[in-house]
Amino acid sequence: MHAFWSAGFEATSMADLVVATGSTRQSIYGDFSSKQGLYRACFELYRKRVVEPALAPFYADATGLSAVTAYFEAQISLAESMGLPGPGCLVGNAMTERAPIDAEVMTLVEEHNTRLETAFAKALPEQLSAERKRELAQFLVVAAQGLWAVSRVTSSADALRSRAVTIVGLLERELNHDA
Amino acid sequence: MHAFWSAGFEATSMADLVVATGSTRQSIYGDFSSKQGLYRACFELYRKRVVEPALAPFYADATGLSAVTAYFEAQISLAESMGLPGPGCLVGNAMTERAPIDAEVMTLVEEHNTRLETAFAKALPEQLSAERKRELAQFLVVAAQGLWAVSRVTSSADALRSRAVTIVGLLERELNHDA
DNA sequence: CTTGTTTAAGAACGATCATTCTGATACTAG
DNA sequence: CTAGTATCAGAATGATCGTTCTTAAACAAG
Repeated sequence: MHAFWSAGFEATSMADLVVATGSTRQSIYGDFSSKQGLYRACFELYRKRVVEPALAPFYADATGLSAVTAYFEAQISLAESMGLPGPGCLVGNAMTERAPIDAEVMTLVEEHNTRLETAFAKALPEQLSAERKRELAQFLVVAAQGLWAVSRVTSSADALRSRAVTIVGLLERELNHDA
Repeated sequence: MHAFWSAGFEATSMADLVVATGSTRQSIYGDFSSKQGLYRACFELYRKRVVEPALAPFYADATGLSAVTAYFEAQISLAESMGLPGPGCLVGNAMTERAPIDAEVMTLVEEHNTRLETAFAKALPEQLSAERKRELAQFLVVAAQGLWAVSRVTSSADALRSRAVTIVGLLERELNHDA
């Protein structure tokens, strides 16, 4: 998963994957049928191991914008711990590299984006219209993907944090105005 | 350029490039030395042909936020005319695919992001502090890159337009508050 | 110990890749 | 017309890719 995450699908060879997994070609093909199959399995694993934990707070009660802040901070410090400029988000990378040529990955990415949007929407105040909540949640999805993209060419975690603060700050001002 | 733009570096073969350019292998190697060289030349061409025209309005006098709106609209309708889900932004794609393994591309991407940031800053009101202008311009860079990333898995131009409207709307509210 | 089955390691295969080489054709100069 | 140069399509090259095959070691059951 980490190999695909940092280098992408094309730039990761089966030889790399054998080394990275500590497994054998035979076992990999036995379990996943193909490189594509392994990639998709890694995609699912990423959702379970990285995305879901980051989204869990949104499903707790009455979170508010602090959950959004926490999400950004969690992902940024994860990137920091993996070394910047970093691997970004596996899903974001897939969006650029794999989705256009692998329909199943495209579907997985869409599901991910919907799930992310739903989570973000939960952090927004109840009194907003469903329509407005959707717009703002979609905005956060775009902002998040932009941030992971930028994280691939940024060496300072604080630079990313500053951008995250701006994003949440803009949202906060919007919500204060409505209130 | 279009071949690299839509499919990326790895997934575009020299055979594809010979067809796409209508040239010959010999000429390509003569003029650009390598696939990398051609890619970098395409990167520069993209900046000149696609990015610069989109940024020109920012360098006209007294533009304001309408220049930001125009920028998003120009890029979205370009994506629409090329077919959605589309190729996104060549620079954005490079950020994910090439920059981490080609230092020169990394430099070119950084230059591009700086240039984009500078342009956005020009559209912001003079009375803002330089610091605040920088933050907001950097935010717009992130938002733009996020939008192009999402455009690779989005089939509706209006979905992109709605997100662009939200982005500019948030910025507008911020500026009104400061005023 | 003997069989049969699963695992390990890596050789082999066919395809494709970027890059270079080969001749033949087209063109320019005088 | 002739000689020299540039341009052409495509074959050759060597490397690497994903995938499969071969062979032998490890292990289980009886």
